[in-house]
Amino acid sequence: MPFEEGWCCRKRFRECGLKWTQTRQAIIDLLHSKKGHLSAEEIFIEVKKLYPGIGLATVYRTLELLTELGILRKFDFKDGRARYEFIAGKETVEHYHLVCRICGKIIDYEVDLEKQQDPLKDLKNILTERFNFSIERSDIQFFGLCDRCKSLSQKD
Amino acid sequence: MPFEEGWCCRKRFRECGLKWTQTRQAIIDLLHSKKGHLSAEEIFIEVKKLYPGIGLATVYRTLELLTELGILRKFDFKDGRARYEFIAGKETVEHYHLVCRICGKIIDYEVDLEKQQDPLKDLKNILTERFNFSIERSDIQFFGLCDRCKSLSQKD
DNA sequence: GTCCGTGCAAACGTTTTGCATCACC
DNA sequence: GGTGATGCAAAACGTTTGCACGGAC
Repeated sequence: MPFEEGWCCRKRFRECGLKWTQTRQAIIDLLHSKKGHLSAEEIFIEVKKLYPGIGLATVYRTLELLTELGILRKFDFKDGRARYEFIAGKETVEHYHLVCRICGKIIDYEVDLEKQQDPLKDLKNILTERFNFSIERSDIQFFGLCDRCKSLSQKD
Repeated sequence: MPFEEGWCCRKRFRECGLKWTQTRQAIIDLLHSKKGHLSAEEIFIEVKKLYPGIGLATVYRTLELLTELGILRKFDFKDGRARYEFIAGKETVEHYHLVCRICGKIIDYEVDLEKQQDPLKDLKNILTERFNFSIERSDIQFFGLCDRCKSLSQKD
């Protein structure tokens, strides 16, 4: 069993009038088990190992579909390609990224707004009141130097 | 005089061994006066009115150069094209964007960290300590509904 | 059997690059 | 005059789309 198959949405698909297919499940399984930030190409290569016939277009179409369904989320780390993460069941979780500008390493930091206090509460309140803008989603990245690259650069 | 010509970096260019050219100055002037979030294509069209001979490649090369020099900053609002803003002289200013998911309107909110308190201070401290990560730059966008689109959608 | 999903290839839009020419220094 | 900047065209890149076939229901 190549991927952990813990997360099934066959029922959900049926309810939406969508067909459950092996490629769709394979993409979900991959992202659910990897918990990484994979690009379409990386997903394509990985799923191809199981289903050699799969096409890149199917991967893109599936990723778009799953993003619309709220199962995945699309991120942009400014390297010219979109990245996808499994987010279903984490609707109350806000997700920040630390991106190292040297090695590209991505560190995740999650805050569950149901359990923890929202670190951006004050800022969001200011923005909501000032502009009468309803914030639905935050997209927050911090760029800088990771632990390792910082100590390496200090040696020079 | 089509663009406000208040910001000159001829000297700065010389110091870096770069040549000062009319197209470069025109792009700087445009972004300095417009204060918007212009794409390369939009900049190209605008500068073409003054210098009809300019090529799109030059615009891209100039934008990259000015971004490296810290005169401009490149933003991504997820519409498939990069946008540029003039930021020179605003090194202590943090800049948040509110992007309306319906009309695409972009609202700017600036915080001068020298004069005002950093709204993200606590979060940044947590991240810095926890991961020993040096934050150099924040990239913060909020997506949602602007005032106008909110009231329009409530009528339906 | 009926659709929806798929693979393939071609198209797309933005951005980058190669190269000969041009203009700043 | 030398070197970096430019314009043009072509290429590159990630992504999307058209179309005929195949598989889920």
